[in-house]
This record gives sequence, structure tokens and C-alpha cells, in this order.
Amino acid sequence: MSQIAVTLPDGATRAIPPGSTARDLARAVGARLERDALAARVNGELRDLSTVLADGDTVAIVVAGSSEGRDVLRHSTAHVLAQAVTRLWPGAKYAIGPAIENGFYYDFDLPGGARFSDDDLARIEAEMRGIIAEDQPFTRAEMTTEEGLAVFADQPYKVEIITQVRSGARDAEDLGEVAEGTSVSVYRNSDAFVDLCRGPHVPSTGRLGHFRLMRVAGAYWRGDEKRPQLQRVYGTAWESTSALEAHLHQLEEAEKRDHRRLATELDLLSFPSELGGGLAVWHPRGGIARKEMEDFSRARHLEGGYEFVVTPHIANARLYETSGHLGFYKDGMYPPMEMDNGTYYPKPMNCPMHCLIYKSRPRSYRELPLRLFELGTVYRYERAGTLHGLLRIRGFTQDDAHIYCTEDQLQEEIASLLSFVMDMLRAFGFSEFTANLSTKDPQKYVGSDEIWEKSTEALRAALERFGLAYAIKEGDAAFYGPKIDIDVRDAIGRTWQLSTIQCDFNHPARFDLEYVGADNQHHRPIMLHRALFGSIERFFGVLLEHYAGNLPTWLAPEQARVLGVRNDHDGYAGEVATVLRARGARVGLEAADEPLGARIRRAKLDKVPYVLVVGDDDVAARTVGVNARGSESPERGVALEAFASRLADEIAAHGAPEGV
RNA sequence: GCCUGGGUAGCUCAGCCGGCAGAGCAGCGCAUUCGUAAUGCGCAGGUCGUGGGUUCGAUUCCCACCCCAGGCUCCA
Repeated sequence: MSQIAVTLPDGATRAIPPGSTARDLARAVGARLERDALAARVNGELRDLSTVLADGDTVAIVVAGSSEGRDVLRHSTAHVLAQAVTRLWPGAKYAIGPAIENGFYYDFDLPGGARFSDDDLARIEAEMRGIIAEDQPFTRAEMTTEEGLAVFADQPYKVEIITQVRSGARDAEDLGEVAEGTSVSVYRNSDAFVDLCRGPHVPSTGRLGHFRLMRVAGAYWRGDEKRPQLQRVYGTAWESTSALEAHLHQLEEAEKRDHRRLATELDLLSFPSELGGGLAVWHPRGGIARKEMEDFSRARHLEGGYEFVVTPHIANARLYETSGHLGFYKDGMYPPMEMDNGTYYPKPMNCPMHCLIYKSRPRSYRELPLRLFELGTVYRYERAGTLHGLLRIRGFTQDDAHIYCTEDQLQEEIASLLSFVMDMLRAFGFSEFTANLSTKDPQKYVGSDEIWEKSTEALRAALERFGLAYAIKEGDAAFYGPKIDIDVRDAIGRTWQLSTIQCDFNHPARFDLEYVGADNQHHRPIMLHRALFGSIERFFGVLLEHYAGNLPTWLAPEQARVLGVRNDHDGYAGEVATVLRARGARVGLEAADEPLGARIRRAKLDKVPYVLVVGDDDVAARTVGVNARGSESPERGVALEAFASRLADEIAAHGAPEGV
């Protein structure tokens, strides 16, 4: 046979000489493809460009700039990082170094327990640039696990991985380091550096270079707190300088949206250190926005058939023994208070108390579904290192409801709940959702297989019915029941997990909840937990980032600010404010003792949706000049009554602002 | 809790191999009266996170603790 045939991604076949590599194929297709080629997907498997192709192979060239191509070059950059570190710290042990979203990392155990400092990053980066300039080829070798153990005799972390591969442990795969079974693959990119790796890699280090080391961090070996803590270096890497710069720019944009920064700049809330870590105080401007959120939530819940309950902030330890929280989550709870004849805990969850309300008298099937709602404030002892502004906080308020229903009602209840959740999220300006469905962990669960199956199916059916894209997280459910978590995508493409809908077979049993059915028999209800915002604090933080502080008019602390051109317009400005306030708007006024431009600028920086400027013409014609947030040019001479209606309508509509 | 970095005026930050604490913005006062993103002048403002140590002298060096940031772990 003088030629062999391979199939390309478009379905075409191409004849190439026997012994051709993937790189030869790329070259045959075109110079540009060869230039961009980093690796190849051969019969579905990612391989090096040097892979020799066989007759009948299906081959796709993996190019720089594609998602797979980026993974390859990030992983290869991680190898260069490891090589640089072993040059600078002879005797350093290297553990794992995968590609991750936007970049890569590598974990090290430095000789003598040394640690990286920030200053080391520049040294390492310079060393890496040297390695890249040397254009070292990456070469692959296959060997038995025995040979591998010999190669890595002085690399205990590699030995551990190889040993695990040999014993057939599955999670070695997850480390992305090796092939399965009795052989392992290694890559050398010089005589001095070899790493255990499944590959593929770029042909040579010269293909790399658009990277930056970002930070150092401690990370436990295998993510296990009981194992040694290694020194991790994070970096980002891209196919071109422009892609790298775009990413760094994106990071800057995200930083500008940081809710902690915005909360301070806009005087919304603060975290006084006198108060203690992870605890926030809401200032008036944040407080009014929060009140709007809460009012809206309550109104929606009222329409949705929920009943409102209120429960206290501390409870006798016996309650949490009954619920099981003390057994499972004691470490995450605030410490107990001893008083009178009992032990009391600040509440970490509202559900046990809602169960007490259910249980306060016998229940009939006619009452179900019973939907108990509370904006319930809870306290959880989050470990110091995990706190993060509003997103991870120790005291927060859940928009929490517990729904008690029969098995027969489950499916319908979940479906209507999902619709309710998405309506609520849409009202706050989110439009892209994805979901995760977490299923039973066979090692750890309560309740019958039958009920697990039935409720998981109900959750799945609801997701299908609303056409919501979802991923299944096998075994990720809590022990008490399956759940749906809903993620939203924000204005700059980040996803945030917000809402959760959870089935619970545990609480009804532990609290011995019952209802009397139409058959006059006692039955156990199913309980659903659900929170839409999750926590109001966290949700508000996400909103601030989503809108970059430009809260929609209905949530904005100050919805309009009236500025007179001269101070002899201040009387009319006050009148404008009065008219708007009578329509329910929150309106500020600023007297004309500074130049107009300065006052407009301040109002813009305060992100007020409407700046209203009034001068001679407006006083004469009873109009306002409307400078809307985000608009290019102000409108002049808008009739005051017309604007008042427009503003009132916009607030009532709960719309999202333009351009988000 | 662990690793790395940080905490200086209300905010953003400079200073500091030990020698009297600085700027811009914000605030206050006076002047300015202006049509769409910064008017001028002046004043005031800090236990340099907290506590201990070294030193003639500590914001600066050392130790402990608190708080913040980025990771790890955790997240009912």
C-alpha cells in the first residue's frame, strides 16, 4: 500500500504516506494549520503531534486557541514551571500540575520545608522564560510501572501515584497524570527534567510563552487536610499575547465589580472589624435596597401560596439533637450557651423550627401542601480562612421555606417550585440558568430506595419540563435527599450558584411528622427545603457584581437626584422632588453651591439612575432635564408629570437596567 | 484551621535598611451661581490593627494575637 487514508473532522478522507505523523498531516492540509497545531485527537484520544497515524484513523488537529489546545499548552507550561522550580530549588519534589480554567498550577514540596514567597514568582518566571527560549522538545516514553518507579525513585509523590495506578485505584485518573493499567507514560523536555504524565504536550517548549505566574498558595496533597501541605504556584497561559492581555483585562474588570469595593464606594454596608469577622452591618443605602428585595420576595411568596412564620434565633440543644444537626454539623455551629437548665445554640438552620410548627397540631391531607416561609436569620461558624465578603459570611438571612406535601403531590410541587424560582431570578435581571441534579450517595443516605428514585425522578422531570440544561452530580446529594441547585450566569459570564431545591426524607422521620389521609390513616409527609436567593446577603453581593453597582431603578437606594442649575432654581428642584416622592420614588436633592458639572459627576459616581437638571427653561415650562444612567446624551425639556409617570412605571415594573 | 501577602486620615495609597507622619479624593468653612462627569482658597483630620519585646529612640526590627485579601480544606 503506497498510501494510507485518514478521516478528517469534516468527514473527508485524505491519503497520506505510511508513517506520517499528525504533524505531517497538518502540514499537508496547510501551512497555517501546521503553525497552529499543538496536538491531535486521534480516534477520540488526545495525542502528541508526533503520533504516527494508521490507516483508517480519524484525526482532528488540536490548534492553539481552541479549548483543547489551551489545555495542552497550559499543561505543558505547568511542566516548564516544575522544571524551573527544580532548577532553582535542587531537590524539590513535584506532585501534580494540571491545566485548570484559565491556567494551570503545580504543587511542590520544597527541600527543608522551604516556602515560596511572592518575590519568588519573578525568579521562577524568569527561569521559565529561559527554558522556553531553549526550545526543548517534549518527548514521550511508555514504560512499565516498575520502570516508572525506578525513574521517579526520588520523587515520593510520583511514586505514590504510580503505586496507585498499579493497584488499579481509580482516582489516579482524576489527577490527570497517567494512563491506566500496568504501564505509565512519561515526558522529558530535557535530560534534566522528566515528569509522569498522560499527555499530550506541545512539541517543544518554544511553543509556549504567553503566560504569567499569578500567586502562590498552600494546598494539601490530594486535597486532604491530614496530608502534607504543599506549595502551589498558580499561573495563567494563553495562545497569544493578546489573549493573555484580554484575560488580565477581564480580571481587572472583575475587580472593579468586586461587591466589597462597591459596597464601600456606594456606602451600602460594611464589615467593621470591631464586630468580628464575617459579620456585616447594613447602612441606610444598603438597607433600603435590601428592604426592597425582601418586600418583593414576601409579595411573591404571598402570591405563591406560602404562609409566613417567624422563629427565634436560639434554640435548646435538644432540638438539634432531634434534627441531627448537632451530630453532623456541630463544628459549623456557634458554640453553646449554658443557661437555666439547658444548653442553647444559635440557630444554623430554620428547618427544625418549621418542623415544630408543622407538629404543633394534627395535620390533615387537606392542608397539604403546607408551605412555611420565613426570612430566617441564621449563624454558622465558618472557618476564618473561608470568609469572603457577603458571599461567605457568618450571620445571614435565608429566604427559607419548607414545603410539606404528600408523595403524590411531589412532582407537581417541584415543577411549580422551579417555575417560581426562575420567575424570581428573572425579576432580578438574570436570564441564563443552568442546574445541577445531585443524586444519592450510596454510602450515606436515609430513606427507602423507592422514595429516592421517585423524588429524583420528580426533580428530573421538572428540569426537563422547563428545558433547563442540567448536569447530574452522581452521589453528590446530602444524606437526606436529592436536590437541584441552580446557577445563574452574570453580565460578564461568571456563574454563581444561587437557588436550591432539596428533598428531605430525614426531618419528617426524625420529628415524627404525620398527616391524616383521606383514608383516615396516618402518613408521613415529604419535606422540601428551598431557598431562592439562598442568603439575602450573598444574593445582594452577586447582584452588585452582576450590575457593577448599577442596581436596577427599583432597587437603587436613590432613584433620582434633582440638581438646580443655580441656587435660585433650588425651590423648583425641591418641588420636583416632592412630586416624584409623592409617586413613591426615592429622590435626593443637592443645592447649587458647587458647579453643576461637579454635582453631576458626583451623582454619576453614586450610580443614581436619573440625574434631573432644572434651570430657567424648566422652571418656566414645568419640565426637567433627564440625564439617565448609561445614556449618551441627556434629554431636555421633559414634562415633569410625564417623567414622574415614567419613573413610577419603571419602578413598578421591576425591570433590569439597559445594557446589562 | 493551614499556606502566601497585607492592615498608615472616612476612602485610595505613598513613606519605613530605626530619628518630629504625607498626598489625592471625601469632610468642614469662606468665596463662587454655573445647562449636563472635577471652581478656588483655607481648615480640620491619624495611639501608623492590638498587645508585648529589642533599642537612647519603633509606623519601621522581633514575637503573639485580631482583622482583611488570594489559595487549600470546609460549606446543612
